[in-house]
Amino acid sequence: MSESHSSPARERVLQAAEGLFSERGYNSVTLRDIAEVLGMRQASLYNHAPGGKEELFVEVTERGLTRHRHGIEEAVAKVPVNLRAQLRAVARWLLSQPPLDLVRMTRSDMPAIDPANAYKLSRHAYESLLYPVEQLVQKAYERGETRMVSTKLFAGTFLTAISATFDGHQY
Amino acid sequence: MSESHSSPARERVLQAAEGLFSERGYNSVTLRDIAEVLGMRQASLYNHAPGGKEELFVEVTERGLTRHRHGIEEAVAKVPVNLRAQLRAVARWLLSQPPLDLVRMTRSDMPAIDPANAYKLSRHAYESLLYPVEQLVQKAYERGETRMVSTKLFAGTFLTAISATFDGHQY
DNA sequence: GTCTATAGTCTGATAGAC
DNA sequence: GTCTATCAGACTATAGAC
Repeated sequence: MSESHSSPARERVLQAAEGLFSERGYNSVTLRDIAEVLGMRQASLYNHAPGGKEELFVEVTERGLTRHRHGIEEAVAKVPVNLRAQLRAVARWLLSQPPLDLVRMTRSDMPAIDPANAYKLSRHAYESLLYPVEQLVQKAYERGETRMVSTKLFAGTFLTAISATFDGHQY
Repeated sequence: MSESHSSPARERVLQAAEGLFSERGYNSVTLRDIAEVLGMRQASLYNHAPGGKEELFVEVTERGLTRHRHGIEEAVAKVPVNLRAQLRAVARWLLSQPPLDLVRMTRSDMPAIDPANAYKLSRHAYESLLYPVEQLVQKAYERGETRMVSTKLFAGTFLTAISATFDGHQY
């Protein structure tokens, strides 16, 4: 387990790291990139993240996943018990957050880190994102609202599609 | 422009490179990774890809995009003039190919390469993937089949969602 | 066309001054 | 808590033997 008491300075480091990692992925972000955003030198990061790059990545990724879990729960709670309304609420939440790329995480980030960390993060991503969406669909099916078959497939494509509302239109 | 005459050996290199790059992205694949798949040494790759890593990445990415353009055209041509059938055909084609990750390409791969190459590839991706799907939706709208508004948004989320049919279920 | 060897660069991480 | 300095390792790329 890592540092629990967050100084404001440490908090800035975590936010900068999360922004860059979630945008470009583990291998495409260097500690110098993060330090540059903060206007400090790479070595200074070790005061706030003594565990180094991988531990920093794991920590901010877990933080982000936990935040998503709560954000989704609250967003759904504020809305009528209706699949379309619930999915809209989840989409709104996701779009209000730093970009999420489950596909890149699975295919590119996870293979680059320690397998034990990869397992932990994958599991966390399932519990915080995929499972909650699956449950919405499953419950809607039980209410007779939908004829959906594969809740797993739907949750994956839904989350991916939403998070990909595609900033990239500079063609 | 790069080599046009493809020896069988060169073709093996291109296929190995495309497989790895499309799976993990530009920064997460080293020339040693590619060489290892082929059972050769990193330096030997330069016989078949004298331009180095970035030129190799650009070349195989363009090849893949061109192949997608033709694959989509042919898949759509074999199917009734009907949006649902056409999209199903596109989805089938995409799922038969090496994984495509437009989001990772835009956010992670493009910033890592020469801006001129990034522009060229982004443009190519639009012409080969996004535009064709946009056109399908646009034509369907003109036939009165759908009430869709933003064809651009739909094309992006559709392509991303399909390509993300999520191998990653090892939770 | 493959190899070994190596130059030059970048990256993560550590040590120590202030 | 930030800096400079530095190291070891990995990377791309080149040179040259076979």
